[in-house]
Amino acid sequence: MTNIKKVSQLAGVSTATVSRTLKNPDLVTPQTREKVMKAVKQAGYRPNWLATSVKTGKSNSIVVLVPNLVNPFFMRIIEGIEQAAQEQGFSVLLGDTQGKAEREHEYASMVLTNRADGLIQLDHSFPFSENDADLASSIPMVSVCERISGHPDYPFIELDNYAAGRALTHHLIGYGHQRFGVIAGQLTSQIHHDRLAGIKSVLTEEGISFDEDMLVGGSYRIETGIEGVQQLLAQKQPPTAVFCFNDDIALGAIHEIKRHGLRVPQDISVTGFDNVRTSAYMDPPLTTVDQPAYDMGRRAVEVLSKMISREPLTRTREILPFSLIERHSTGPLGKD
Amino acid sequence: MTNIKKVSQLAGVSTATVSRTLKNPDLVTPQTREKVMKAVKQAGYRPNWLATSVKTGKSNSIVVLVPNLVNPFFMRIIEGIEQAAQEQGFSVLLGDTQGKAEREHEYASMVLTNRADGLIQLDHSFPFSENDADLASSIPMVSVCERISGHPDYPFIELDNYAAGRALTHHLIGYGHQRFGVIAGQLTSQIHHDRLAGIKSVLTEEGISFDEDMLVGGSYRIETGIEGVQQLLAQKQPPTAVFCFNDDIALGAIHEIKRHGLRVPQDISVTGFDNVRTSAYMDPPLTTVDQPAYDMGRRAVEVLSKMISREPLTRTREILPFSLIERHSTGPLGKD
DNA sequence: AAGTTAACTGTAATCGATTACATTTAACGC
DNA sequence: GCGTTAAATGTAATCGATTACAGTTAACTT
Repeated sequence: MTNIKKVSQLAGVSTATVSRTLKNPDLVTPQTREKVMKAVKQAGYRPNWLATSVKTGKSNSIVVLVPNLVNPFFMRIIEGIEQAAQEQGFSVLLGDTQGKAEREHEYASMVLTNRADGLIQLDHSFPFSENDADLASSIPMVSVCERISGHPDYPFIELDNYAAGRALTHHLIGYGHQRFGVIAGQLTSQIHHDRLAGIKSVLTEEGISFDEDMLVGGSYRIETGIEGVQQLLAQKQPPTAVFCFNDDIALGAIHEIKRHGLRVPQDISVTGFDNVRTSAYMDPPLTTVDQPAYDMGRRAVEVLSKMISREPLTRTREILPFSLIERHSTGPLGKD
Repeated sequence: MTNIKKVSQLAGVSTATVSRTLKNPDLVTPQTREKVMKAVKQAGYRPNWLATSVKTGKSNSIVVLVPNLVNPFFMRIIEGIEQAAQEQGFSVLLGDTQGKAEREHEYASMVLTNRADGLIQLDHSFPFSENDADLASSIPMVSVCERISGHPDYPFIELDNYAAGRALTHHLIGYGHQRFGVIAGQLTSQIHHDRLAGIKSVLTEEGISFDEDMLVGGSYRIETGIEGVQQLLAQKQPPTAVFCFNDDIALGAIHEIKRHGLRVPQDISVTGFDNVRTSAYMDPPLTTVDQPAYDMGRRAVEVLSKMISREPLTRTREILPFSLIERHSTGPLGKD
């Protein structure tokens, strides 16, 4: 269509001058600048981004691998990513992996084909496969909310899940609870281990035992909360307080507890994780751990951006602070 | 790094042969094919996507303009878009507009600079500005869930909002309701007009009057539901049934109604719109209109894909069917 | 006024592919 | 065995920019 050549002819200058006028106006005299700009306007010229990119070797795009788009927590992170990326001149390619390694792999290879300059991983199942183990070190990538065990050089942004587990436990013990249940998401993930370890550490300190039967779950879905409660209530000694490892699980759990004719928190206390925007409007409003999702996204882009431009990183791992949001899904037992 | 030239040297053939082997294997003999593939593997060669794109003039990307990422309904649409795009070989660029015209404009211009081949609009504030009025016709774009008034040639995928409004109204009238309130989202949008017109048409048919004071709202947020209920309850004759124009508003509305010590649905019935995944687990479970969000996303890509490849469209406007999901946030008045 | 230098602009190579066209090789018919 | 045709491969132009290098012009020095 309208390419730089056409504009250069219209302005009566060389293509080099047009390019300079647009990218580095100081290099041309005001007169030619004006001439060129007039031609640009007249032709409705816009530089072809593909051509620029192929020449510079930078696509100025980053790809985000996310297991599930319909999760407000992830989306909040992505808002942060999007905003920061925009500010730094990157565009964001969406990679909905649906938790499938094959798709992760496909999206990750975008970096190898110059379609993207770097990658942000919100999923946790990297390395994608055995023979890609070297990928992690060769392409710019950052993991958010999940560090990758066995990949020591791989930067990540995450929460202090261990401390959050401890805080939640202290909170519930403060209400006098002694029997705890856990409904977890992905059991193989690092955050799961950290949170559970945090919980157990406090229980040990307080001399409270934790039966492994009290740990159920398997995915971060509402249905997991429902099934989890069913399993926990089927125990001989059901828990009086249940840790849910995200707010969706908590929503399902509370729903199912109420369906059993029990009350939250008078019969069972429930905690969530993430503090999604609906959690304050649940019935009862959910006690949960707030993660600074938006900032996590922003930080990830900042780190990734540095990796892409090969600037040295001051630190490759960042643990962000959480805050415990105490609402009304937790409380002392039995108190009407 | 490893470009096609290096591979061609390694294999002892020309770059043309390498290109053909990868793109059109039938054009080379099995022997050379083997030679080339071996060199490709050995060099770890992957074609530079930017170079391919600049040559073919196709970026194989589409950009999606979405006003708000933390909205499960939009995200469900985007899941459909992502899935269909992937199948058709497109990648999805995320354009979080935050409802700002300036950002919409910026993202839309990606199509003009060959960064994307087409655009899917989930927002409704197109045309972006006066002098871009011609944009709509010159670049491939599709609107989902909102048709653009005054742009007759602009394809869209949407719901039969008018009929949905009617269905909801019949449902509530069936429970004996006579005084209705509406908490709407964006008041200037076309879907708002359609839904409202549907509601009013039934009311007129049934001889029920609708006071414009009963229409409140302004945005698709939980807080709108809260404020909306406050305004409606402040009326001399508060409504006994409230239409909320999305599920988030309904969540806020129910929360606020309960906070006033009133019960849903015994004192006030509430309906939502969209059927987001949490709506079944609200307390009470929400009566709402299911939109086939995933399919809407898929259809949008199919239409856009045809526009991009300049195939003729069989029809430019598509009205998808809804279904009324009757749950427990609606019911007869007073019945305990 | 001639020489030196700086500022500006143009020419052409380049990025990494694809592909029209030219050339070589093989296959086949008679 | 030679001509015709088809198949395979190579050469080089091309996509639309950017930029090293060269060339031109202007400005300044003495």
